[in-house]
Amino acid sequence: MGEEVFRGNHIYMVMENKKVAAILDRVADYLEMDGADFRTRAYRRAAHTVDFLPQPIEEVRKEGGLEKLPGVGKAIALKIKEILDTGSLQYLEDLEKQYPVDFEGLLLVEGVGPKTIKLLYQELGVKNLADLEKEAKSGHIQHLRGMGIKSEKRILKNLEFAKKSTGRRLLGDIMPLALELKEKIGSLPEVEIVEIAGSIRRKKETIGDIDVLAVTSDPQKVMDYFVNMDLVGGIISRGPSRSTIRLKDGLEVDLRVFRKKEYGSALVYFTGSWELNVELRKMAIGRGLKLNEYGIFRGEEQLAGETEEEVFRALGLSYIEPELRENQGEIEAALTGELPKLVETSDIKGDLHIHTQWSDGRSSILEMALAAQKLGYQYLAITDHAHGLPVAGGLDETALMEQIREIDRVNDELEGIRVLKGVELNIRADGTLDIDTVVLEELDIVLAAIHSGVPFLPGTLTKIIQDTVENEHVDILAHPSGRKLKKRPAYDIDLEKVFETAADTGTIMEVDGQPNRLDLSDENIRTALKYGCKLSLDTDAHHPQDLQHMELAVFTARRGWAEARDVVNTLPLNKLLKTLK
DNA sequence: GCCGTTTTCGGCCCGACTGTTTTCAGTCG
Repeated sequence: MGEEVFRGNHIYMVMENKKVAAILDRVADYLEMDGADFRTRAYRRAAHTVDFLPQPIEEVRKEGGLEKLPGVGKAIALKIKEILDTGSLQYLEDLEKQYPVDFEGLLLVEGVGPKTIKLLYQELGVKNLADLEKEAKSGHIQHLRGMGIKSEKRILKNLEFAKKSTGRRLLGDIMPLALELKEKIGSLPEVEIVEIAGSIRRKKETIGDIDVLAVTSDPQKVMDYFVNMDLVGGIISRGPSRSTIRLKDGLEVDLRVFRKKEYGSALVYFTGSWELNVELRKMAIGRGLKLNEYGIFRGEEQLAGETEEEVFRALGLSYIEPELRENQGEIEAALTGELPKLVETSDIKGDLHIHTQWSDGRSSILEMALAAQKLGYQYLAITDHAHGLPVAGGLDETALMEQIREIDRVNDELEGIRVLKGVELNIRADGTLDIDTVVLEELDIVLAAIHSGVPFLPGTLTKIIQDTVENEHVDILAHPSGRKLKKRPAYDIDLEKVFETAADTGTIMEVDGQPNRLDLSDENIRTALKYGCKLSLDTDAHHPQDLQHMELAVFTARRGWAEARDVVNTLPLNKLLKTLK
C-alpha cells in the first residue's frame, strides 16, 4: 500500500488516508455544485472520518470494517475500495468530465463557491483563475443571473489574493499576530472580554484565519475600531454583530460580538471544531433542547450560555479542553468522565534538545543555559549535531569530549540549573550512528534522528529506525517522522512498528516544537501513547528565543491527549536522570 | 448517502452577511 514517490534522495509515502479523503471531498464539491445538499454532507463526513483515521484505511478494509466507520455506508465503502484498488474513482472522473474546472484554484476566491463555479462554467466556460480574470475584466460576469457589478468587482479584487494565496499558515507564525489583535481589541474600554477562538484556540498546526470574540456594551464602536485598525488591508463584510477584514498580509480576521450571557456558547461554537459543533447540536436536540451560539435553549428560555462549562454541563458533559475538540472520541470521554488531564507548559522542567555555536546554533552553552533558567527550568540538554551531518558543522568524538569539559565548567558557574551533556546523532543510510559508543557513554543523554540528504534505500527505513530505537545508547528519537509542515511529508516509516519497539525498550519519542516540524504530530502522539511510549517535549532551539517554542510542543502534545505523566521532561532532575539511566 | 432510546423512512446544525433579489440564494464559519 502507499505508492512511493522519489524526490531527491528521499522516498516518501503518499498517505492513502489523505488521498482517499481528498477524493471523497472532491466528490462532495461536485455534488454541491448541483445542490445535492445531504449527499454532499455525507461525502464530507466520510472524508473527515477517513482523514482522521488513526490507522491506514487499507487495514480497516482488510478487517472488513469500512462500513462500521462513522459516515461510511455501503455506497461509500464501495467507492473507498475502488480508490484503494485502482488509485482513482470512476465516479469522480465522470464528474470531472462533466465540469472540467480547477476547483481548488477557483474556490480560493473569497465569495466564489461551488454554485458560482457551476454558473461561471456553464455560462462563460470559466475553468480556472485565468479564465475567471479574463471574464471579470471584460465585464461578462455582471450580466449573469444573480450576479451584478458588485459581484464582478469583488471577484476581481479577491482574485488578486487568491493568486498569491499561500494557503494555511503555521500556528507558530500566527500566534503572535493573534495575541497582538487580542490585545488591541481588548484595550478598548468598551470591551469587557476578548478571546481568540477557532483553530488557533484548538492549537491546530496550521491556521486558515483568525476568529476573535468580544463581549462589549458598544458593538458599534468596537466594529468601527476593528475595521479601521492600521493592520487592515480591506473590509470583506461588516455588520453589527460580525465583521470580517483582510489584514495587509492577506490573512482574514473575523470579529464577532456577543452579550455576556451568550459568551460561553459563542466561544464553544466559534472554537469548533465544526464536527464537534454538529455533534453537540445533535446532543442538544436529543434532549429536546436547541444549541446555537447564543446559548442552550428550551423553547425561548436560555438554560445556559455564559460560560463554556455550563454549556457542556447542560449537555451532560464535563469540560472539554479546546485542544481535544475534534470529535475524535472526546465526547464519549467527557460523558464517562475519562478525559485526560492534559500536560501544561508549567509542568515542563527542562528542555532536552538544544543546539549551540558548537554546531549550527547561534549562541553559547552559557547563553542557552541562562535563557533556560529564566524560564524556570531545572535542566537543559545541549545536543549539538554529530559530524555525520556536515551541513550542520557537526562535532566529532574529539570535539564532543571537549564540549563535555566545557559543560562541566559552565555547570560550575551556574546555580539552580543543570546543563546535561548530550548529542544529536545522525542515522546513516546503513543504520549506523556517527559517534563512537565509548564517547556516548560519557554523555547524559543521546538523541538520534534522521536528517535530510541521507540516501536510504526504499523500504529500509522502518527497520533502521527500529534498530536505532533498540540501541542501548539512544535515549530519544528526535523528530521521529521527519516531516516539515508545508514543505515535505513524513518519511516512509511505519511509525506504529517504531512505537511498539520504543515502548518495549523505553526509548523516548520526541515532540519537536519547531514551528514547521511539530513532530511527532498530534495524531502520531495519540498513537504513540496507545502503545505506551514516553514523550519528550523539546524545542530543538538554535537560539535562546527558540526556547519559547516549548509552548508549541506542549500544544501539540495536548492535542495528542498527552498527560504530564507521559512526558519525561516533567520529571525533576534526579528522576529524569534515573529514567535516562 | 447515512442513520436509528422517536425512525428501515424521513430526517439531516444553524445563523450572519452580501448582493441580488421583491422574498431569497450563495457563501462562510
